[in-house]
Amino acid sequence: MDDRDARVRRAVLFALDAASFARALIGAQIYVAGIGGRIVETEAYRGDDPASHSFRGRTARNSAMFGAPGDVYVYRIYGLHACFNIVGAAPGEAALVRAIEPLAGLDDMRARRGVEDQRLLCSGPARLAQALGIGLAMNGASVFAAPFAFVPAAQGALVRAGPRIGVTQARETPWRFTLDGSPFLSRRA
DNA sequence: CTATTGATGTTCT
DNA sequence: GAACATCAATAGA
Repeated sequence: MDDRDARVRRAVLFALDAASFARALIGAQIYVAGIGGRIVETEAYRGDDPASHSFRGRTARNSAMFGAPGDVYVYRIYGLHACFNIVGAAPGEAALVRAIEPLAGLDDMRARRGVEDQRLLCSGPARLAQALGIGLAMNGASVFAAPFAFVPAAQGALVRAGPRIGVTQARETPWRFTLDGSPFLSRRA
C-alpha cells in the first residue's frame, strides 16, 4: 500500500458511522513509540447509545470523545485501569480498542505487563493500554501524531459481530467486533 | 474449564 | 452512595 492508498483508506475510515468505523478498525495497526500491533477487537459507542460515556453529553471526563476524528480518548475504569478509544467521524462517537495482536516491541510489552505469554500481553482494553504505555496523560492526543502511528487496514478482514462486553445498558446491541479466529481476543466470539 | 471475589478511586446521581 | 466499557488470583468441578 502506497501513501496515497493509505490517505484514501484513512479518509474513508474516519467518515464512517460509529459501528462501521469500529468494524473497519479490525486489521488496522496501532503503535505507540513503535510498540504495538494489529487491532483484532473493538467496540462502537456513540452519543445516542445508553452504554456510551457520551450519552449524557459532554463532561470533563468524556470531552475527548467530542474532539476531532482520530483523537485519543483515554479513561480510567474501576479506579485502576486505563482504556483506549479512537474518536470517529462525529462528535461523541468512538471505538474502544479491546485487543491487539502484538507485532512489535514484545519485550517492552512483557516488561510493562509483567507476564510472558504473548496472548496475555494485549488481550483486553486495560492490558493493551498497559502494554503500549497508554495512560491518562495521552487523553486528547491524536493517533495521527507522534508518539502514535496508525496504519489503516489494507483490505476487509473477516469480522464477527456480537454484544459488547461489560455493559449494562443496550446489552443486545451487537457492536463488538472481532477478527474471526484470532487467538488474541479478550474473550472468544 | 467456569465462577467468584478483591483491588481501587473517579464520576455521576 | 452507587456504578463502573477490568484484571488477576483463587476455589471448585
